[in-house]
Amino acid sequence: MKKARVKAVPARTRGKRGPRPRNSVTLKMVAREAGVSASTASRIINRTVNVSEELRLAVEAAIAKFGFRPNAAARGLALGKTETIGVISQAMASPFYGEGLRGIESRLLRGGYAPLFMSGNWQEKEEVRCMEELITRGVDGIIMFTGCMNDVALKAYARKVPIVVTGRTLRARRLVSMQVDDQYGAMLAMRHLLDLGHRRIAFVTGFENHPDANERLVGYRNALAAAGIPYDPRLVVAGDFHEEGGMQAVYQLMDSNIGFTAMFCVNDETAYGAGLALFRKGMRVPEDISVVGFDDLPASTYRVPPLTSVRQSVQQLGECAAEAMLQLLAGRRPLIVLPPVELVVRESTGRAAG
Amino acid sequence: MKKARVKAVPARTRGKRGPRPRNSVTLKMVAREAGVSASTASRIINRTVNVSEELRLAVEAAIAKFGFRPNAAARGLALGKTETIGVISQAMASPFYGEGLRGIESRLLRGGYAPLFMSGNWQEKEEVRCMEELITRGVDGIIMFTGCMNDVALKAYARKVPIVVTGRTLRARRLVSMQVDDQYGAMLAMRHLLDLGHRRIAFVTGFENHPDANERLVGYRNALAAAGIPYDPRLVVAGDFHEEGGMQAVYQLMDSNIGFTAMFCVNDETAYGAGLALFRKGMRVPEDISVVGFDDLPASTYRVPPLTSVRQSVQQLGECAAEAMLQLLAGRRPLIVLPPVELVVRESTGRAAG
DNA sequence: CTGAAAGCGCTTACAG
DNA sequence: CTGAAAGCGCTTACAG
Repeated sequence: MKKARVKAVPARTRGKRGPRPRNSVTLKMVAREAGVSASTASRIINRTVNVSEELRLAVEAAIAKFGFRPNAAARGLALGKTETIGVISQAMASPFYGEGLRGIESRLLRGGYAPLFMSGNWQEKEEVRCMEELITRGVDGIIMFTGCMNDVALKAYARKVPIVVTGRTLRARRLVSMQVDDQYGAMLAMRHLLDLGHRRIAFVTGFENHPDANERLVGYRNALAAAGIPYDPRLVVAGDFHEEGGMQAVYQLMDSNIGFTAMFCVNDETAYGAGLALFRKGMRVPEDISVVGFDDLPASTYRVPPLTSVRQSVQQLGECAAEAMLQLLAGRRPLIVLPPVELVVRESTGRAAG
Repeated sequence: MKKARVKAVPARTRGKRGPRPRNSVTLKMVAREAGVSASTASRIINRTVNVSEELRLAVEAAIAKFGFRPNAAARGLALGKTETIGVISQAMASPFYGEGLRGIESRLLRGGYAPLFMSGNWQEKEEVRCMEELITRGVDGIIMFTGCMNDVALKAYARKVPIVVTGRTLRARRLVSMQVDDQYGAMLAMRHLLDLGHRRIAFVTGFENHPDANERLVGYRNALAAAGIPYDPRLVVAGDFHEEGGMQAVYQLMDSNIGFTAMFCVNDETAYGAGLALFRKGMRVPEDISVVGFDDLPASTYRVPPLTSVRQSVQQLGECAAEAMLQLLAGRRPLIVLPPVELVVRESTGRAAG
């Protein structure tokens, strides 16, 4: 009945028909060496069942002898999953994202998954390209480490693959979102400035309509209101989350001759740019103008002068996102609490000059 | 003869025995829809052969209709390659590596490969872990974006998988190395300082025995020699490639009371730290001390004051590394020329005070 | 040009 | 506890 199968004979020593040759050690070879079947070897490797101690030892010896590593593609095909998580960020080169990716990587690896990073470069179209590419590659889930893709599209993708997204709040099946408390962070920054006697405080925002920027602006306004200081829209200028935006903002502020003694920047990078522009204009920080950032990037500690900033541990945010993904994949509804934001006071802020 | 095969009947509508169900669209479904065999559909998709226009259209329509994406694991298994390249760097969060990874990513993606990033965190042991993990995942090649693993180990890995490594020079089969001209870069930096009248120039190095640091030190010494200035070992202090090392170096230099009017730092991050330490000590840059870095990270433009640095486009270095890998995989011996290093003069350097 | 079949290397339901 | 067999979804040598 089984006569057509001559597998026992060294089947592909000379290429029958089949495929191109491989060089790697296979499970079957290991099994043969250990004197067990491939099934058993597989089960031992995956700790999928209890076997007698001697078999386990034999298999382990064979594995060591051949330096066997299970073929990931074959496992992926058989199991229907790749143990790989796609991670979309905006720019790996940015200090902000770099920190976060590091957190994601370390948590994922500990959980037995590997991250597949791609960057969207702040463009919705690119993000879509990343999504498609990652899904095609068969990732088991996707972490979107902030992004500009619209909520609807994101929810649609969540139907194909589990998603965790940071920087926005969104509810959907197989989708978990997490957002740091931007408003509260902004309040902390403003309260600090207010306590130092500042009354004319500028705010440099990010791209318009970016959720983080919006939230921080709300915090800015609320703090002002709480202090009984009228909101002056001329003190709010647009930036771009980067140094360049911070520089331009300062120039615009100084050119339009609105008095101000402090500035709260939507993020640290913006504050760096503002710092340079202030320097060029001959203003001293903090003697003439106090500056506060947001994110507390590692580099902020080494700025001249060191930057006061609202700390949100981007690395921890990354870890939390990865943790959420792991739970999602395990079929649990993730319950993640983000570490609270806090203010780190350094030397870029001082008492109001005026 | 073939009676045991009842494939024509909807084989797995109710789970026979076999595996867990899948939901995705398969090639076979597409083929059936288009009225061709899976073989033909495969060939059309992979442009592996010419087929009649109508069949192509039919298949394309079916693909579009079902939203078919080839299963990456299955392709990988059949083809014996994953179209994924492992990338080992030291720390994604670092601005230096971030830049480079970005270059790698963009070039690889254009070439049809996706990068799988891992970071070694400056530890040989971790790098080995990354290597193992990547090989296990079946990457088609590995780019080591500088690393501390010893040459011998690296060569050994090159026998299992094609490797391109930056930051050192090494010859082996299936291994290509590329190194920027550190000596020349250091010469440029020193010549600039020398031209400004500096005679007492400190050098802050990196980890001891790191190839980049060594090369730059050689450049430093050669430049001194060429200018007829005796080498003073007390002016050379150890750093760690990070801000902290730069700070400590300045403290050490000032405490030991060796006179100096300029410092050349092994990289920009070191220069940032030095800048802060100088600030704390009440020294002005460049009025009292001139500072030059190496790498010209994007952030250097926005330092206060903007940093003079030796520019090596890390992003381009990344692109070159990826390009080399692509050629290696195509079976060609890569011939890559790195963009030359150049000095970017900004405001952290000025005429010697003394 | 096109299809049937074998094979990639693993996992697991089934049957001892 | 263990093995034989089927199946994951694709590619390609072989044979028209």
